[in-house]
Amino acid sequence: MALSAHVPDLTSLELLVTVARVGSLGGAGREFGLTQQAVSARMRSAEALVGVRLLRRGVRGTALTDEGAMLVDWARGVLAAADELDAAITAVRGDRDGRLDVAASFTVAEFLLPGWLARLRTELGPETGVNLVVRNSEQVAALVLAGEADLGFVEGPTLPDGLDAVTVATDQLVVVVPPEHRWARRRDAVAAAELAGTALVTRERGSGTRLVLDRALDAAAPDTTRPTPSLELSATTAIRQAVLAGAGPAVLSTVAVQDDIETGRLVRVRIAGELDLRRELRGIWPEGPVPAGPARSLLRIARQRAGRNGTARMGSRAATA
Amino acid sequence: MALSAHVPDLTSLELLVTVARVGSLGGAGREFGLTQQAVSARMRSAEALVGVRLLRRGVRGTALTDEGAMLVDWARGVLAAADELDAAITAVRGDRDGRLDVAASFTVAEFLLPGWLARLRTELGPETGVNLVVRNSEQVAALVLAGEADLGFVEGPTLPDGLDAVTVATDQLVVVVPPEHRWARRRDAVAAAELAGTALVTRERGSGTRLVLDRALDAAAPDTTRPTPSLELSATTAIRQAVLAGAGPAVLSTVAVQDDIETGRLVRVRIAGELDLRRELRGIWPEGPVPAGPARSLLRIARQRAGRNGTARMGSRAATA
DNA sequence: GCAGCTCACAAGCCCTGGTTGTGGCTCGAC
DNA sequence: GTCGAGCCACAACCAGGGCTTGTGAGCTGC
Repeated sequence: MALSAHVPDLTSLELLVTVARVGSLGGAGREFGLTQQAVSARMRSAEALVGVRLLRRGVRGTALTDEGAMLVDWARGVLAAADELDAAITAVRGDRDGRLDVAASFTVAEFLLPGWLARLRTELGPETGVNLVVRNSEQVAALVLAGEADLGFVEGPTLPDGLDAVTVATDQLVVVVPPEHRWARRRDAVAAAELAGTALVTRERGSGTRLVLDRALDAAAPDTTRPTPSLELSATTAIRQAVLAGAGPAVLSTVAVQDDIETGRLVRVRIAGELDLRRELRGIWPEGPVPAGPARSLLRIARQRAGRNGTARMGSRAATA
Repeated sequence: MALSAHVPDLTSLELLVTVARVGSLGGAGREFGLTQQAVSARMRSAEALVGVRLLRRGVRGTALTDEGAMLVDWARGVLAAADELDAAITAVRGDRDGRLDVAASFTVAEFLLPGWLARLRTELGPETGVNLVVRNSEQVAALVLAGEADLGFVEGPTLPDGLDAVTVATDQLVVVVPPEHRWARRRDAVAAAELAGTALVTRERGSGTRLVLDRALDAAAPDTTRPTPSLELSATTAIRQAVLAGAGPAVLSTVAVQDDIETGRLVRVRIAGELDLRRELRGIWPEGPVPAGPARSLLRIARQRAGRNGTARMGSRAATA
């Protein structure tokens, strides 16, 4: 990471995009509740920061230079990500007495939901209050059953009675180790029984990830005694870091480690035999008709986007360590 | 767009991610060249901004809360985008006497190259100076031929002699109009001849987009007299905005307008008959062996990522107008 | 020629975000 | 038990960024 000192802050980027759209500094300022002078100064310092002339100031207004046009497009990408973050924050705050209460498992909340929420917001307008609660799949199901959430998103094969569900995406779990681990060098696949007999870093019981893992191992290596996990953590990120620190192999969602695999910080271990580590991400609601209103919109968005954008977006996430 | 006031600035996000990784405020501060107090204050104000407790401060260090873990993941997405922007800025600055001179067409530069450059940088380290020049396809080819660029990226079917090329991705052009346009309401497809006979907002001659369009129309409707374009602009963004403002239909890359189509700001018009508006995005270099060194790395990255990430990333771009 | 729009320059003010200095707390070593 | 080394928080101080208001200059069009 370590952003160089040439990247303007979010406000300046937003302002730049607005100037590009409106076509004048003063006009952009008016939209932002700023004076023309303030905008002018900000743009000037942004240009100084970037080191390239971005705007062609004329007496008729201000237009982008070629480089400016490029930058604006790139900036839009940053702002889009920030917008997702914003949607997520608003949901987590849950201040505006939200009409829509959503509960989601960690995996969904971490990697998919922000995009859905951002989209929901552009569709329904910013007034649509969404309250988001993040729990493991089991607890999410309980919340929806208890009526404390209108809509839930869970992973894993089982569901308590009293819930209806629709699959919104499919996720794949993979086994990863740090490059120093002996499995990283193996050219042959690791046997399912060997994996089953190894102490792993895992999510806690009750999480969808853990359940899928346990079932797959039970099915593929029923005779192997499973050791106790070397660590049980409740956050994907924490597991990822424990693995990076050498705590042992872990089984994680592809989307969570894709970038680490690409950059070589983690190595994906092939497993012999048919170990089914796919799992479905599902939207759930109390038994009965598909919910109406914003809940229905969110469900639709989830189904539309999950397949197309879900995993792909993750690929563009940058390095951390 | 219009980011709400709950989003911390990039530095705070970066700091938050670092705190999460390092596990202590002071430790993160050391990495940043800041005092523990400064980090503490920043995190406190970030929490106030977000409205949610993000960190669990203990005497042994500082760990993330559940909400914090979510936010950090989302923040990573923002930082990844910022990192791409950063890579692009560095390339456009072209200050550090770059060993690698790249020329790219607008389409490639706008939508694909930042990701490639960011990736290149994580692979080769930040010292790899890249100089980026953005021109239309014709000019890019000329630059590479003249030896002024080591590597070029162009779209469109033709190439001057003396260049070798490899296809890195395929792009699709689409016809778009604003929702008010009469074509937007048509349920039947527009005939190729009708499109050919309509004044469009287009890129200038010499651009790959324009060339593909002209050829496709000539092939599909050879007898139709083509009117002069209603506008000729050199930037995709400018065309997009002209169309939004009602200047007429335009033919643009899918990736450039995908989000507008999703949100309904623009409507995609179906064209009858076989109008082939696909085009290949190609990496080019002076005739001879595939270039070595960083140029080779960039080519590889482009081929790896283009198919997978290229268009998908665009889908997550947020609204503008 | 004036109204209306554009942008730029200058002076002043406030508050953000950094610093140093200090203190409280807990853990681990001796 | 005591001391040192971490960790964090609170307080006072200082500099500079970023905003405002006030002003001027240039082009366009009625």
